[in-house]
Amino acid sequence: MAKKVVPEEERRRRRPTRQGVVVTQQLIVETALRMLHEHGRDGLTVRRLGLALGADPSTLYRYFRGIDDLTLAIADELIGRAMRGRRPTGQWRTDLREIGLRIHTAYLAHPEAAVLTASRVSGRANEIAGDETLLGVLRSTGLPDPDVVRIYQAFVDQALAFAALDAASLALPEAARAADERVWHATYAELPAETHPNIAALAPLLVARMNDSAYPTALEMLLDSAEASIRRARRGGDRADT
Amino acid sequence: MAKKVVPEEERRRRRPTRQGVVVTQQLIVETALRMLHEHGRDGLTVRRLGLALGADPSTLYRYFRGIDDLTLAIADELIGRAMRGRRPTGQWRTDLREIGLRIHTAYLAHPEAAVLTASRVSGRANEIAGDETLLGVLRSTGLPDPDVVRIYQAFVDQALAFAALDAASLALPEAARAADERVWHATYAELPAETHPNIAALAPLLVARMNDSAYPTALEMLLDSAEASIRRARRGGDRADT
DNA sequence: TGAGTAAGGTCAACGCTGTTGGCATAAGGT
DNA sequence: ACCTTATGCCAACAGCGTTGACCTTACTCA
Repeated sequence: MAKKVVPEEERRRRRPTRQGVVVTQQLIVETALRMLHEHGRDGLTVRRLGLALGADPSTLYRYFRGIDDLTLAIADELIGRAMRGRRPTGQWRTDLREIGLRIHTAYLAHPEAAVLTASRVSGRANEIAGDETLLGVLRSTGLPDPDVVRIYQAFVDQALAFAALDAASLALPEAARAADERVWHATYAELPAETHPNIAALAPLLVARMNDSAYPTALEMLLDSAEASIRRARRGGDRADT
Repeated sequence: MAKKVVPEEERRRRRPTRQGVVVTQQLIVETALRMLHEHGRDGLTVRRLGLALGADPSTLYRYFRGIDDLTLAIADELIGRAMRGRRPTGQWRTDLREIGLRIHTAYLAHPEAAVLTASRVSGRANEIAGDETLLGVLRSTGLPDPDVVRIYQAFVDQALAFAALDAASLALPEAARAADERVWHATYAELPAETHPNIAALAPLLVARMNDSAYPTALEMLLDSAEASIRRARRGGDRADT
């Protein structure tokens, strides 16, 4: 078997599989995303990937070191899709808001993949480009470097954290997702006011909001805070923080 | 095999296993937490759980419907540990801050378990009690119910989202965690200023902050926003939002 | 005190999984 | 046209969650 994976750029021989498919890293990643979509979070298996690809399962190991390596490639693909087609306005707040919402949207479009990848550092092209862009937007505000880094970190972690949390609910196996939702109607909505007065009083409102993400609100709050820091920096010169 | 799991309260016969262990749901949950700690996120297996418990693997199915049911029990245990020993001050902001940080801390103490459970709704005792407490704190501020629910949701989701994200990094298999960390030093810190000026300029600051959680900052921002809403509610009567 | 019941522990088996070593084949540089 | 070797394929391994049947023994009730 393969001692080493040949990098995509150095591949010369493109030998089709028995079923006539010419395999590439990109094709594997796209197939993996589709399988996660169709079969759920646990539905990405090497054997099924081979089947869907029209190749032997072990072929994967000619293109990735293993499942974890494939996972990092998927992570980078998600970031790439989030940033692709972006239209920067030059207004930092508008641009940051759009990036945050784009990340959230792109991840929720592939919830099973999002769960697998949100906490990973791929170090691949799309991730690096995204970070460079983000840091550029923040630096353009004139913030001192330590503040840029602080806000950058909060922004990225918040976007990824909410994306992962919201995706995790969507990505649950159907049985578990239905069970979790049933808890709201069967358990929370039925608690008696004597023992749980607060839940009982708010149950209808809680159930109604249940499926909405809190990310847009949290994002706006972060941008407010950033704006305050930027005002402070522009006014006070080298005063950095309170 | 068992057609149905007997609820813990109704258990009468406590028959020890061949190795003399008297099994309970609580014992299984504690053992599962310990195994996750010792063997990593993928280290909780039914067979290993049986071994650690001193019982046949299939014994689990006498106490839980399956791995997913056990997962929900673990989720509730984490919430219970987060809230246990809390000392309410009666000051809403202080109390909310403490609850948020306690959740974050309790989850990070068991990162592998946190990843499995952060997005689940257990509907069990500790979770319900925690929600009742939180809603009580928020209602004590005099906020109108819709604002209570809105802030409650943002607060809980943000706490769980950051807990899950931060836990996910800690819970990675050692090889993956080391690889992700190496990316920062080997990839980001080495990018040339010509192609990636922003990353190159900030690399030392980025690497230094790499291991710190952004949650405390985000939490304080959420509390700021809540405080503003409360002020507005107390002043304006029935004016709810901007 | 003794008998009957069924809770609960154990065993063996099923069809999955990721991964690997060895082998066959054909692509592409010369 | 040849030769090298990249690349696809096959078979096998250990370990996974789960299940059905079986057996043992704690508890109930007379």
